Amino acid sequence: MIQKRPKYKQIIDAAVIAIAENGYHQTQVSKIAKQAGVADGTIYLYFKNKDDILVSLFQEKMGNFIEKIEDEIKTKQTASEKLYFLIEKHFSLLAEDHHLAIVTQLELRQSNKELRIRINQVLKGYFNVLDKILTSGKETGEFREGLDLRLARQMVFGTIDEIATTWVMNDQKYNITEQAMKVHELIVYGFIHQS
Amino acid sequence: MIQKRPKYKQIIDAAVIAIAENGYHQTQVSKIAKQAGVADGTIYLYFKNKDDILVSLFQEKMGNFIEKIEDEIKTKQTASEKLYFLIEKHFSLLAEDHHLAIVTQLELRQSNKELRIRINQVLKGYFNVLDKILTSGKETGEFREGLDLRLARQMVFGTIDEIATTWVMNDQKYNITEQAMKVHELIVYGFIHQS
Amino acid sequence: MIQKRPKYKQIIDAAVIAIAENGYHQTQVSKIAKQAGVADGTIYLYFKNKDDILVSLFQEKMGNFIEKIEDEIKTKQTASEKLYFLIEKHFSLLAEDHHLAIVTQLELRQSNKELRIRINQVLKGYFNVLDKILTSGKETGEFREGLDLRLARQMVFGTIDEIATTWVMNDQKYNITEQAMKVHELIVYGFIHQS
Amino acid sequence: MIQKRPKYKQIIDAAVIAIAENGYHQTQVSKIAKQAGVADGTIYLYFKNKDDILVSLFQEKMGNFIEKIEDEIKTKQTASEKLYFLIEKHFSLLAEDHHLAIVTQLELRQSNKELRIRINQVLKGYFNVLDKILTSGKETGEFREGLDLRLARQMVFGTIDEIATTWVMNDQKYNITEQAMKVHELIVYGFIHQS
DNA sequence: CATGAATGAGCCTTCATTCAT
DNA sequence: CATGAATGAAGGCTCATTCAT
Repeated sequence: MIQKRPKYKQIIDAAVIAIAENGYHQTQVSKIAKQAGVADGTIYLYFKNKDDILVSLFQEKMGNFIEKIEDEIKTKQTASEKLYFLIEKHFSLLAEDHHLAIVTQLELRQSNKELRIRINQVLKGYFNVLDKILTSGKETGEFREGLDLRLARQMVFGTIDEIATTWVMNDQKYNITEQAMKVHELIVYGFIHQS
Repeated sequence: MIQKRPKYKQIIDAAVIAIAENGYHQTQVSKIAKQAGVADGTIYLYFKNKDDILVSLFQEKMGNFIEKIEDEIKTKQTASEKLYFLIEKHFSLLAEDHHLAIVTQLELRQSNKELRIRINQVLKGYFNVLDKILTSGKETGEFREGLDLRLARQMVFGTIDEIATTWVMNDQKYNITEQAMKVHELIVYGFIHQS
Repeated sequence: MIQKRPKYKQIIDAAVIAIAENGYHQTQVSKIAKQAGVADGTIYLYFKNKDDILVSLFQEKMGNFIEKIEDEIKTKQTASEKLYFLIEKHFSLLAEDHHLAIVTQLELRQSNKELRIRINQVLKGYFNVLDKILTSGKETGEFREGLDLRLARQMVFGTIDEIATTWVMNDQKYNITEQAMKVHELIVYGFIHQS
Repeated sequence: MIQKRPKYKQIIDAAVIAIAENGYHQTQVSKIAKQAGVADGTIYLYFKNKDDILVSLFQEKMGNFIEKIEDEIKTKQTASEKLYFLIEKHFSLLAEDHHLAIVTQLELRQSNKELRIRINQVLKGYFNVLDKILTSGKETGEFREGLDLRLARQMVFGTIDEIATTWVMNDQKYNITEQAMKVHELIVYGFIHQS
């Protein structure tokens, strides 16, 4: 099959590398173009502006991830298993793409309010998956009835995100995927339960 | 008593307001100067550069907060109480200063790697407080023995931070301080325990 | 034939005029751009920075002059004739370009050490021509054997330069080219010889 | 005797050092003040502005030199002797004050037109001395009758100046005072005469 | 006379974006 | 579709100078 919009992906991938290696504000559009092997102007045939590259990149990578997760998660039985699976896959995604991890955890944050709104649009898909897991957990009785959906969702995402960011800031020195089990345990059982 | 470094605090406070209202990158140094009622050049008598204002602001505000917390927390008996106190005070801090909340949760993130390292220096104080609480909880048996200090700390901070950020992005429409109890419960008991 | 690097020369010529009329420090880059009929940013496609314009200008104008002189001087027989030719042409160069004279004799001096080193690189070509003339004069016996090459070269250049500078500072009121004969005589015969 | 205007000289001397070591444009007024051990504002009690320091410095140092020369030169008999004495003393002045040499030969040139006019005022004294020597030489028959006073004066000054500048730019590596004899010879006898 | 904190005018340079080819 | 030369807006920072003490 012929690649759809080959230059689009080419530019996205170039942007991930360039931004990860130089930082968003230090990455000129011309640098991305060079890395992608296209002319500066070509970028603007595929993206509205520089910010759009950053968002599109996130949409592409994180969107794909969410879709995949949503599919695969159906094979898991319990809400707890689903949650573990999500955590593990999220960490794996970052661990497998060194550059993406930097862009996602550090560079993406350097965006203005407008950008962050579009980024949150993408995250909505992630939050939906989480909500489904939590709701199903409540329905089956795995999770307690009174569990506040919004707070729980924010706890899960906030925890995963913070752990990932710290890991990236420590130059990804340790194996983050290995921690999925303990993180899952911490979220589900809190500080008290003896596991 | 004569105010210590009145211009310094004057500029910090002006910066909080200006940056909260316009965004960091949209806030020219001259705008901060105007808001502070000083000349542009005066800024540079107290701060190395524009970025330094942002970090100093955080050092000043968050540093003070951490010191105060550290003191007050000693009056609390159990680790659980201490943790609740921290969460409640953190939310209160943001709820009480509309502008600071925006700067802390949104604008501060738009900083490059170097800045973030200095910000993390400040957060170390926060993390130390958290570690002390967690350790004391483990010692008294309130928290389980196997609790991973680092992960637990990251969970607490990640959760608080994410909840605060979402609240700010929703224009601080609801009362965040009220949620302290439920957040505390969620962290300590996880998804399962019936409280 | 298509002009080679038309914008480059365009900017150089604009810079000569603008700097001559306003002085180097009073000539903003935007002023040069306007004079050249290009955008400010275009300057930086051809020059590293403002200082680079000044040096490049000198390289271009003086470099061309030296090359031309080197060629034409070969047609002259004696060292004395060659020397006269050089002096006369040097004065002519300045007399024919009012603006260039100002820039060369006055504005170019307002440069820092780094710049002056690059300027001296260009002058090396000039000094080489001088050295060749002096050496040939010594070989043919026109000039005395004991003549110190370095000092003689510095005397010739220093004399020409000082006379040119004074002429420029006096608003180029008199005809400098006419003086070539007497200057040549002074240099070759000194204060004593009756010519 | 109580020093007259001790701070004035203090600042002048500080300026010579600071400017020699950092370059004129890199020497902030505050740097001169610090070097002089006075407050920034004090500078302006003695000098109109920054440029005025540079000119005053030159007036002080070169003015003194010219006065001294004018006196001492009277003891010399012939015009040639007088000229030699001048050259030798000029070189000595620079050789004896490393910093002054840099300021005089390099930094002083980085001045705008207005400054240079005031500098030339000081040099008029120098030129007068030269003119007297040359005129007397012509009267006694030492120098040829047709000698153009203005050109001869410019040749002497241009030669000395160029030799001094080159010496400074070469980091004053060799002994310049030693060259006085050969320079004198070159000026008086030109390229031809066998000395 | 002396201080030094405060002033504020001024400009080089970058770089996202455009558009003629 | 693709190019890349040209554009031009925009602002952080310096530092000579002032003046209240």
